[in-house]
Amino acid sequence: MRQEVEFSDCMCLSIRKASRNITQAYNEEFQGLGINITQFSVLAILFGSGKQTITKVAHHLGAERTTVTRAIAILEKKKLINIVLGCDKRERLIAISKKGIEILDLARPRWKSAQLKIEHLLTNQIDNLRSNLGRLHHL
Amino acid sequence: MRQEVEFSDCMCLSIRKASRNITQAYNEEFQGLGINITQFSVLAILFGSGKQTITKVAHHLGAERTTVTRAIAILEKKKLINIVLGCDKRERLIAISKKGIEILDLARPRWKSAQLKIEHLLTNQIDNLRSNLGRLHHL
DNA sequence: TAATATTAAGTGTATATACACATAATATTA
DNA sequence: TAATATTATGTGTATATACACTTAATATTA
Repeated sequence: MRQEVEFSDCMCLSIRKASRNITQAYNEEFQGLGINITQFSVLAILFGSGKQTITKVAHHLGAERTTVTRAIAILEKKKLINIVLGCDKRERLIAISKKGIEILDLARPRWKSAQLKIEHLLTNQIDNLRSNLGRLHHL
Repeated sequence: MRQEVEFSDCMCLSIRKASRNITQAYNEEFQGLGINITQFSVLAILFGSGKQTITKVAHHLGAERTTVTRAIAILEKKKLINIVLGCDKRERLIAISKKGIEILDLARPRWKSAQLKIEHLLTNQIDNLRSNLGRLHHL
């Protein structure tokens, strides 16, 4: 009998499904707030690490630069960030705006709530999971 | 001192990053094949579970129906599936085509290779991880 | 049977993601 | 300094994702 491929165990399928589910869980907490978890992530990084280039934000997020470029455009439209040219004229320096900080303040408890839900669901396994997800950066 | 929010531990950020990394790892294995891991998933389900509606494919994948609708359109353009109307005229029944089966055969070892890479990276933890990702369906 | 509810699916829109390519500014080197 | 390489960014395109809304077909019920 030939070797069967166990497609049902596909790690890619599993993690993408989980990623969609988790993203939706966070976004449900963010209902009516005017931002989603993606936008929250960017604002949180700008708040925590200060004014910086798009490339650096992308590094912080572990995301593709051009993905962040599009996210930044959305945040700019919402007036949640300020953008200024750097001394190096190639750079655009992104900073969280006053309005951005206000929304971030409103969003934090919602983020915390979503985070706790996930952690409760993964009781006792959360550190292992984090560690496992962390290892995947080396791919 | 006030309670700090540990944004760096955001599970949503972690899993989405991991999801992107894993997806890219699979897609690298699929280089030059003409399909990506998403398309492979759909073909594998059609091959394994036979002709079925878009809604059922979506359930199998744990994905949003309209997401699958767009994926089906891509597979149709590539002639990797056949679509026929059901007796119930609302339904469109999707089946993998001859060409689809051929590509699926070529893709399987590549999928397996990517799968093994991930599993090696997660040695001893793979079952825990799977179990954890599985729990997230309840969100 | 006629009215109503449910179901299967598509479309519009917004955002997320990736990659190829282009451009301008800066840095390096011959 | 002039030529070349590198860097920061944007844009085009394709696909992935989610949600609201629409339509057509079928099922249910009054």
